[in-house]
Amino acid sequence: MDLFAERGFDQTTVADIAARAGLTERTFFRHFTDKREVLFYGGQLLQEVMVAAVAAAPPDATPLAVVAAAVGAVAPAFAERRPGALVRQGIIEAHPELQEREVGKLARLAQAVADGLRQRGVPDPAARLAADAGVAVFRAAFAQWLASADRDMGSLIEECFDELIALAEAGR
Amino acid sequence: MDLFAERGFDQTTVADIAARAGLTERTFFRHFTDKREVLFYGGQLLQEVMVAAVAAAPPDATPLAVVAAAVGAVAPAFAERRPGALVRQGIIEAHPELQEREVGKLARLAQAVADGLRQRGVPDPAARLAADAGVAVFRAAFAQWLASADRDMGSLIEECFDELIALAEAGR
DNA sequence: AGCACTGATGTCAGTCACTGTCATAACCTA
DNA sequence: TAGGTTATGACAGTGACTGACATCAGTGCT
Repeated sequence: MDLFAERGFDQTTVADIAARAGLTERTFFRHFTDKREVLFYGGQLLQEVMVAAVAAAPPDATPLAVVAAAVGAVAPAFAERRPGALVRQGIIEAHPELQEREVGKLARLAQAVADGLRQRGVPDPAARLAADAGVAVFRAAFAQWLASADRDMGSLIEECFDELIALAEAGR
Repeated sequence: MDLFAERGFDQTTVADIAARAGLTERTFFRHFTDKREVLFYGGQLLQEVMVAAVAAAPPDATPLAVVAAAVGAVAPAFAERRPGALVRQGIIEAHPELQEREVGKLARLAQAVADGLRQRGVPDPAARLAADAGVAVFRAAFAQWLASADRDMGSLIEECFDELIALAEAGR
């Protein structure tokens, strides 16, 4: 992360990273599947929390309510993390390949949530749509959270959910 | 595409592709930024059509209505394309790196649609949410279109939009 | 015809991400 | 202490991708 911030992503070779960490290039690739993966390490935790929340939601809950609970469940993990998240986002936004990885992770997350919904009996395409809607809300809330200082991720998520529902109710 | 279908994506080198095309490897990279890009050639057309539809929508249209019009505008492009789309999807689904590229393209598409909405005066986070919702509908409809023979992309998109609105109205 | 300009291609050398394989050292357990 | 497991190093190799320069066909101008 330090190296990426110092010289930029492509100006940093894996050999550089390994050297800075006092390891071999080969060892780096035993810990990270990818050079990009450095920036997304720990993202799996997000998915696990959300999937668990989907499974733990009350049986009679509406699909969107389940998804809202799942997205809300990850909000606490963002407290106090804004400074680090800002530099990370700065690096990602400067590199399309990194944005690809990011949305790829979110797509896998949506996939997992959709699977969880299907296990609760929600049929397609509703399961897929609800999961994708949840990820959309997460992305919108995350963007707001980065843009505005001192706003709570939890309340931003709630607001974005309300906004989405308002959009839908305005109809087409 | 033939080579990918024959031996698979990673078993096909760029040198193979260039040879089959009667060209040099270097020339390949002058036409495609990437080895993956072969599978996504022409995807920009989708984005152009949708952005144009966003700009062309009536001024008083609701954000979601604008997005629905935009997504609906690309439906005709799918007629008669199912056979090719099926082999393409088969290749993509077998390779996470290709799925990443696919969702990356969709993310850029959503970004462009959101920009179009903002130019129409739709504020954030509504613009972002509506655009992402549109992409979610597209994805769901596309999946159904691939799964079921002889269904029209246009009507699938409409159904998925209705489904999304129903989900939202069921509330949270 | 002769000339300049442009664009597409070839050639070649180079960098770097990533992988397979084997050796080695640290460690844990019976 | 012996034997197995795990983390690391060493090393060679593949293949995607890039930069620099040469070549050549076409096009317009004189």
